[in-house]
Amino acid sequence: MTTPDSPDAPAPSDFIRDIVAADLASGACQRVVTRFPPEPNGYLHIGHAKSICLNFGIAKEFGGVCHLRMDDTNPAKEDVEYVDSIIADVRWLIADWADDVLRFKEDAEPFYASDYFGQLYAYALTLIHEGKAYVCDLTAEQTDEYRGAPDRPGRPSPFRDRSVEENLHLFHEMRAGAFPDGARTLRARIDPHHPNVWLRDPVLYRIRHTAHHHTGDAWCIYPMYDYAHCLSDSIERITHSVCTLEFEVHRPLYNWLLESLPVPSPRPHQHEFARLSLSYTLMSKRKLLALVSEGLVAGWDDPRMPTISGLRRRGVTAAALRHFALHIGITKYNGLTEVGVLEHAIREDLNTRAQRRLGVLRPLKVVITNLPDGHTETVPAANHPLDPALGTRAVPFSRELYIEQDDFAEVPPPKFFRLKPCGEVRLKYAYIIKCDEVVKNADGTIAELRCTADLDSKTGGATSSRKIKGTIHWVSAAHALAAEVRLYDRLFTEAEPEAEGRDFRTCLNPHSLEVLTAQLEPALVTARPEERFQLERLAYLALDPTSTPERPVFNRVITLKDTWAKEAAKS
RNA sequence: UGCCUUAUGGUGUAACGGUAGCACAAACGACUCUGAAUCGUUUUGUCUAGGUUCAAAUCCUAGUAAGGCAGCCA
Repeated sequence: MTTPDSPDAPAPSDFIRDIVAADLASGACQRVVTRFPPEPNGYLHIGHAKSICLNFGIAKEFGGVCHLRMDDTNPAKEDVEYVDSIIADVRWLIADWADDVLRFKEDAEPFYASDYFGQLYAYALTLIHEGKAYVCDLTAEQTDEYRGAPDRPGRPSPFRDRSVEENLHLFHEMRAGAFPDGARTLRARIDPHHPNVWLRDPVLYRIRHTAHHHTGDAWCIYPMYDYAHCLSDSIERITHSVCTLEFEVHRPLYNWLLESLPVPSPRPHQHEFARLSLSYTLMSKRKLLALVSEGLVAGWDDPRMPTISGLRRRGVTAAALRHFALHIGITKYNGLTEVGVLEHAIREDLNTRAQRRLGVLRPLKVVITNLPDGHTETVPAANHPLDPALGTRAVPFSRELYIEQDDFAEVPPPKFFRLKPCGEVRLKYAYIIKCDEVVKNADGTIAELRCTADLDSKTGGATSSRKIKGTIHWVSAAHALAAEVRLYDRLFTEAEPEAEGRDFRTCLNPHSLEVLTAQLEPALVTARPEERFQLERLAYLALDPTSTPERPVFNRVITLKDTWAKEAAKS
């Protein structure tokens, strides 16, 4: 690897970092503590990566820490499988960048909101004592009905004025398992008529006789997000609780709870930013789950998925993802980021990181007729044009070669400067060849090209400096390593797969995966999983985890930019 | 006829009352043993209408448009 991880550049300022800086300057907080609080009900995706980079980045830049916390208050949806994948993804993303500010509990476990159930229960008792919460017997449907709608005021629950004693008694009974699921709830007593629906006596606890992945059978009542989240933040002494825009209308509730309870001071504050939307990409956990469960992709880590595990398997590095996250900025504007920005970040990272190799995706046989049968030699090839210190390797060259089908045209289009009948082209690191004859099969397809080489034109040779417009890649047929290469492309054909009420299933890209057997230079046999390679003139490759020495499998991370394809498309 | 939020080139962002800048994309050119990379040049922008001010993308008012909010999900 050439220039390894250049240190991640400092993030440009944004409105949240401005708030943090101001709070530190004013003494509103001494040391910044942020948190990344995923619910373990799915795999993390690139939108989460934005949030991770923000929260860990703030902690790092301001000398604080960031907690990884499972926001696990709904046992019906959560699972340890997700907990494990989340931990792995976060560790991978921040490795060698912010692992020094990642805070776990003492036992190297993440924080869990469910660890606070006891304390949350005690806080609920306090609320009841102060007349700020009550047990409500309304069914879910009735609760909806009483709550009204955004443009329609609510009505008070008939149970809103129960005595403190009765509420205490009923809440104890709820906790003891005296009632079936859904029979009762604990609700905050705020204002049934409030213009913000989240303040119309929101539900704090519901009854669920369901085992929890982390607390087992200890509880049959579970706190709601709004109740658990602000108090978990407080318990962990979070200073800045950063979340996405849809929680904006919940902030008054977040504040109400913290101001209604005897929590330590200073208390945490919530700040919201716009979630990431990427063109040609679906981002919601539900939709990603649908892709997986309907078999539209091969799994959560399918290299076409925008999940962190999918991007990792595809061959995208953590540094590239971080660089992307840094570049897109943090605002309150709900925009659509072009996927090209991600692709640029990936190429920029791989360009410095990946050693160069030769390989042919769609082989076309070439015979060098002025070389004797069985002729074999090796030519030196640079491992990295940007870093000569990486040296060269010996690439076998022989009389029979493969070149790329796209690099020959019997009837060349305008501005085509690759190989054509009677035309010359340079074989990278080797000779200049001239195409003398096109041999065809019975069906008219091209069987092979017969060419002559200018034997003095090798690097350093007498005619090596001849100006030849085209240079193409090649591989020696006898020495080539046959390997499976998986060509990935965008999953959708529409920039906004769900625009105008469209079902995303109707715009799946049928060519999002193409598997072919490529002929690669033999040096690629020793490829290791953490390595990345550039197939010169084609693409960046990474070894797939399913690869074996007997059956090498490479994933195309991304193509090189292809100006010629654009030019060719014009005509 | 509710509440909250947002609006700067094609896209994403910066400018904190004083020169509208950056990145991606696009176009053109140089260089090139990768039609890559690199380098250079260029195109395109403050939602609308009023107001305050010597001066407004920025402050005020009104409008328009977009997003979010009516789970015992998070």
